[in-house]
Amino acid sequence: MSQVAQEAGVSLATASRAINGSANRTVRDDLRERVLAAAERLRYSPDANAQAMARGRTMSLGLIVHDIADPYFSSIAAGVSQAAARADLAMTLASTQHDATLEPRFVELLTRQRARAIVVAGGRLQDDEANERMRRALQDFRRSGGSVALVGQPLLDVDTVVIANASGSADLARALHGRGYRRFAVLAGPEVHLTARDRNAGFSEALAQLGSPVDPDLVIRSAFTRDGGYEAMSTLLAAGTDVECVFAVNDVMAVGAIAAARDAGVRVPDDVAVAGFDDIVTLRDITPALSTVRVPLVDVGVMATELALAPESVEPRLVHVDGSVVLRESTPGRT
Amino acid sequence: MSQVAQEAGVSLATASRAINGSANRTVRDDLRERVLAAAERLRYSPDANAQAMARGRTMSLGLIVHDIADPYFSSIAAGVSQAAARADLAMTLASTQHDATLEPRFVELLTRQRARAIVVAGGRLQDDEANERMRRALQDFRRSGGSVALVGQPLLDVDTVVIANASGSADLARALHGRGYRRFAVLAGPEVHLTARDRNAGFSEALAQLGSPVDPDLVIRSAFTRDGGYEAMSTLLAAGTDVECVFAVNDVMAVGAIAAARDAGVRVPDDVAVAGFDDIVTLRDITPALSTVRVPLVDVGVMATELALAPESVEPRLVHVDGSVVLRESTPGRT
DNA sequence: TTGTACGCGTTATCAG
DNA sequence: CTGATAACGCGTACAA
Repeated sequence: MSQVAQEAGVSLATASRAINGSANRTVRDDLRERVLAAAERLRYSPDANAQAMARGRTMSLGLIVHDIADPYFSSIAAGVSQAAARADLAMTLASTQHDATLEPRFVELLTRQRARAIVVAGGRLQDDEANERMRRALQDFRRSGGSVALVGQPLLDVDTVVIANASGSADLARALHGRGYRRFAVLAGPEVHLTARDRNAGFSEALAQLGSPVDPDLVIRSAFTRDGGYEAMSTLLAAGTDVECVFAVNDVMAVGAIAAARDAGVRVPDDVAVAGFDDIVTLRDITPALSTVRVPLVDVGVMATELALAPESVEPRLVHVDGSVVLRESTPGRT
Repeated sequence: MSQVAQEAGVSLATASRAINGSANRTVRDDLRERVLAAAERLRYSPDANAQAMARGRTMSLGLIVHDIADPYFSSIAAGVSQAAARADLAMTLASTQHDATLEPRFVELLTRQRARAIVVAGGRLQDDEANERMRRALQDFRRSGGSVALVGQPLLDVDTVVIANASGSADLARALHGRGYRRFAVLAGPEVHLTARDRNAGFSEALAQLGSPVDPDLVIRSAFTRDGGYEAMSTLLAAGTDVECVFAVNDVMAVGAIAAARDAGVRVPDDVAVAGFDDIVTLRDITPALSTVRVPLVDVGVMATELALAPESVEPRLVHVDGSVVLRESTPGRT
């Protein structure tokens, strides 16, 4: 930049003000033009790191997800990316590949980068030690001047977008009950996974209230993934129990479950109905069309980003996002 | 950091060397321990921006994609993320939302950030002006010390991972021909989209060589998206032509096409067969299972990253990645 | 092995 | 409105 100043015949200060503006200083038009022309000629590119240091704040935002290849997270990432761009922030993306110990590590990384804000997506686990480590890492980040928003369970004392997992699956349960289903099974995901747990609990409790409690033997645990769904469904079918409707705690698992049914020669929905959760866009065209609970994931990403970027508040804020039941062919009405 | 030095009773230089190592300087063990303890006590966190400035290089890598919510790109992003993490680099993700004018903008952003390297994913368009702008932006970035790798067509004078689109779809054409199909239609995507064009061309040329040329009227143009596939298939079906097999130039379009067929009361594959390209993981469980050309997208992301990070070469390097035909139920053998 | 002092590129303060 | 100069936090020649 000193070269630019020299080329334009002005001081560094003036060049700086001409190029990157300044609070209430202004530059005479002819000088500004000269500087800009010189910058263009020299292909000058301001150094964001130096600006960050001088200004004391960066223009970047961090996003931490479990797995960016998972459509759930990539949808949220799309929302975050969009909102970040609108706020003129670059997005640093960290994907933990489901390794929870990496989460606080990434928070530390973003702390070193002096990111403006961090958005953490992905449900918490029931692991007090891990949560505590994460809480501390986030607190250190905030102490260093950054702000934070979470998508998931409001456990870490920060602003959180809370998806109504329990009430969404309760709504789904009632809708399915309304279609005449009585004997349910649940592909419940991992015991320690709080999102999975909330969805399972909401579903089961609603059914219990309706007088059709889920047989505990028909609550199958497995991974929160497509393969987990496949495996759990296989287990269920192998047991040979007579089930009318299977609820998988997310769409990806539901898809795995449908695949398992097909491979076992069991027809969906004729022999067994299947429902999921999330309404993943990429999966809207599967056959049979999947009944599910729609969660506006892109909006969730946007909201989380806006929450993180909003002026600090003393009390952690909570934003609740409801899901809406979408019934499709995978759970036809029983006649 | 000066506080840490003071707390430990050493100079700034010693503190720096103790904390972040140094080329061939070493620090006495007891001093190092004192410094590290002081750093811990004061919750010291090195400022990556300041380090970047002092060292003259950052620890971050940029990735530019068209749409992070698209499984094609999120798979590549997963690979890039993984390779970047292995190289101890943070990943800055930019999603253009299909706005080509944003691409060079993001390159400029990453230039300002002084990113080590940039990976650009997403096929080029036939738009000389846009390509030229992008080429210039990338050259400026390289002149500023960064390296670049592209996924797509080798048009921008930089290292490129080239996906064998033409030969992959030619292989697919031959395989489908071998299964007895003769009357084909192609959902060809946008005319200016080079990836779409290569796939269409490879497919059509192979068929022509086999003596079953595709009727030009049955090459339908539409967007490179699910909705584009739906629309093109609807058009095709409305025309009422008798087609045995439809090739959509990507899986997402193929899924749209299958949906359109279903909505039109046309059965897949009984009435018409459908094939795609990419073998998107999330779509492996759709019904009927989709015949396609498998592209190892995660690996492509890894390779592009490694290419970008490899020592500079004068000549742009090209890495070719082949796809492999996967025939499934959507294109059964004709008896 | 340790400490001193300068430079990295920019903004902000303060004096002209 | 403009210019000189001191920060910002760190790495590293150079000197001790």
